[in-house]
Amino acid sequence: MPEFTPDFLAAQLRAASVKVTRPRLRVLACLSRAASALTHGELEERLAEGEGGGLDRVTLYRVLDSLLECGLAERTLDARGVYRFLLSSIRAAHAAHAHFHCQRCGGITCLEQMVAPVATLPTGFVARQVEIEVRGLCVNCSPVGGAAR
Amino acid sequence: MPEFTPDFLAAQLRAASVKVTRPRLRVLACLSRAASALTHGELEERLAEGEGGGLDRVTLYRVLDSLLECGLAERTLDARGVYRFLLSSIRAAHAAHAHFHCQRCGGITCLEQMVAPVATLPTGFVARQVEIEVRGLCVNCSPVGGAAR
DNA sequence: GCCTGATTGCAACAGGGTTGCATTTGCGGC
DNA sequence: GCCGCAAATGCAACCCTGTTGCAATCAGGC
Repeated sequence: MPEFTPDFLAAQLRAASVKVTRPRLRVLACLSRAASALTHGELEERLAEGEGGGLDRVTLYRVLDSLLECGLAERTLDARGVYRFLLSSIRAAHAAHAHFHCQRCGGITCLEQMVAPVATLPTGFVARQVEIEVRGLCVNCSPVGGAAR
Repeated sequence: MPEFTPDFLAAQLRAASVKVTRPRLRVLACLSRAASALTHGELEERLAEGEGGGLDRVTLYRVLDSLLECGLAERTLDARGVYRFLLSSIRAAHAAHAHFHCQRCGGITCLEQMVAPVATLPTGFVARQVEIEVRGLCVNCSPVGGAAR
């Protein structure tokens, strides 16, 4: 896990040939502090609370676009069809294994022991990610597991 | 594969304790003819072309809701975050293998040869579905594959 | 310190999906 | 076959997520 000092973040931006701007630093810092992938809305909220005040909606989208484009961040869809953003360095640690999506509470659990198989694709197709999603009920929500209802 | 005559479809609705209405029959028929999961927009188009004329946008959403609720249909998210609807009976045939989600056009392609592994879960967890999603660009959207741009 | 292209902020828009409400319709009971 | 009522339909209006156009501002190479 790298150090997420402002200087480190600025260096990351420079290394990615992207201009170092205050909004980008703030978004990076926010993402680096997040425990999990955040939606645009969640980021907007957190930025509004932090010092420096709110960030324009559209600017936030474009900052995120630039982070995606330079490879520092990635996005996935959550169960509602909303994009969630996270740092590539964090995501990398989750790429190899499967995830359990609880259909009741929406929680996500890592299944480290379930590893993604190699994709076998028809010619012309290009794979970027392979994701195994197991859906069902987690410990807390299954009648077997514990606190049902 | 069951017979998709109007009578059969009506019987399915009755069996699911749902009123038999013209919109529901038309939507069911359309879904039963579809080769793959359709978006709301695609369904709307097809219904507008068929005899009986267009169906109200909202009505279509509510018809789909009722089909979801009674278990006749299911929905999944495509790579763009748009819902795609399909008959449960058809979906069952796709449960075992992986699917390719094109990140550009949202299209879904079956990867029959990629089979879902058995889920190994922590105790207390209950699995209902295991889904392997390969994301990337399909033949039509990848620069390698064909009609790029 | 200056210049220029990239970035920001604002306004307006687009698509997918939902809600409220009046009207119509399926269908069980008579 | 007719009646009544809950369920379903259609229309209008709305919300949320994400995008586009454009003028003003700023980063950073010179």
